[in-house]
Amino acid sequence: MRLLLVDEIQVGLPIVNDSGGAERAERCDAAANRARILAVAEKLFAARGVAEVTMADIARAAGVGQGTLYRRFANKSELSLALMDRQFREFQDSVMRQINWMIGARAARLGQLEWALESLIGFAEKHSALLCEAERGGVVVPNSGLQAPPMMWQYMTIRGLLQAAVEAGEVSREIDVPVTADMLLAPLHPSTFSFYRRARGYSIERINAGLKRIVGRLPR
Amino acid sequence: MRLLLVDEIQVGLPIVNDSGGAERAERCDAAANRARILAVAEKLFAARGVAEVTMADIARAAGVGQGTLYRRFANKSELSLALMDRQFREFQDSVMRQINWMIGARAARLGQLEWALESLIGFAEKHSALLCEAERGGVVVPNSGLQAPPMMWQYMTIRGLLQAAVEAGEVSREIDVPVTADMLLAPLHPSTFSFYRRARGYSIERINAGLKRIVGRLPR
DNA sequence: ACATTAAGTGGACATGTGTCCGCTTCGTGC
DNA sequence: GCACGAAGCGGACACATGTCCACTTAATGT
Repeated sequence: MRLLLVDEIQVGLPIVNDSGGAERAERCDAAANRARILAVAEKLFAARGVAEVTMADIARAAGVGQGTLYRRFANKSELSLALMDRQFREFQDSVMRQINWMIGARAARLGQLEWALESLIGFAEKHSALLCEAERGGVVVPNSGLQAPPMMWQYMTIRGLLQAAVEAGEVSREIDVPVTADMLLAPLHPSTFSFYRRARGYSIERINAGLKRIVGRLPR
Repeated sequence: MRLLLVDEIQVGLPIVNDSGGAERAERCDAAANRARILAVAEKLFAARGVAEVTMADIARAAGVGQGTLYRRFANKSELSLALMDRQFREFQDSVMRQINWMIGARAARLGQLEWALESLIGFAEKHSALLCEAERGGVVVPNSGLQAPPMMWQYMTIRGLLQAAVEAGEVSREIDVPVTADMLLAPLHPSTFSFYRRARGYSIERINAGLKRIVGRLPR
């Protein structure tokens, strides 16, 4: 997670968890195991679907004990998050770059917000299975997934853009920025989004248009 | 679930599951067990919190086998739903009555919609623990809770009011009514709402004001 | 090289959900 | 009253998550 300060907008998240430096490096056999686990998990998920693969399956297929598996990834949610990590970073980068470009082009703040939401929809669609698992959190601490870095980054980004729109005078100052940002993002929570797609049968386009309309109506 | 047709608005849900009449009535020992289970569950939930009570606990405390418990309620989600049943019906009634009254008083459709959302927020707050459990669905079929009657009723109600607002000319015909209704309701999904209250620390009033602002901006 | 030690390992175990199935009991028709 | 069949019963069982802990091993200092 990076902190990006462009113009007066603050988007993304400050670095915090990045080991104060006092921690010993991961042992190399451990690193090898981690890599093997991730590779095996990816294969199994692809072959049988995220929901149909158990932690025990993964441990067995990776040739490690369950204790080892759980030492690396506290639960399937964390493992899913780790599997998405690279792609999510690339996604983050591309969003940031695009926003920067739009700022340079003096695009309207609300236009940037709309574009960002559309991108998030794309990401939610592409990774819905893993994101659903990640959102769930562990069985012991359910629904902790909304606190995970990717979700928080999404929130900080949308909130930052909305705040910028307010400061640019495109949206009334009376608006409750944090709350509104959460509400714009609520339909994109993995399980909710998945419900729209599967149970309701909404197309990506309909979802995007619906959200866009709400955003488009925010200005006074 | 009732079907209520007032004016040209259709709110609520048609009766469908109500046993075509061919089914044999529940045996009275079974009915007694069901009642005992519900009473015991209510007591345990109140004493230790919904999340801290297991199905095995309930079976033991009710003096029945687990098989019996699961025969009555397929999972904790269903049990939670059953516990709310009475209160939810009363809530439904009061909402319907109020809407009827507002229609009589020729209140604006959007005003009715705002009022309904505020009521739903109140209900979500009061029963958040049970609703979260209900939303989750079983472990085997996760997130099936949004398909449960109470959630569906909420959706049909909000959608009906929004549709009425469109037909009354208060909101543009271009709007995608089903999608927008879902999006207005997304922040009230039990787990999302609970996240706002606990993790974000939003007050009821802020949530209500935020939603209200979005609804208030829908008109052309 | 070798001792030291924190990190790593793996499988047994504890707990929770949900299913299965042989036995029991209620309600009905005679 | 009685027999009979379906509904009900309950506990053993299958399977998943996540913890624990006695043993092993890789890295570091001398």
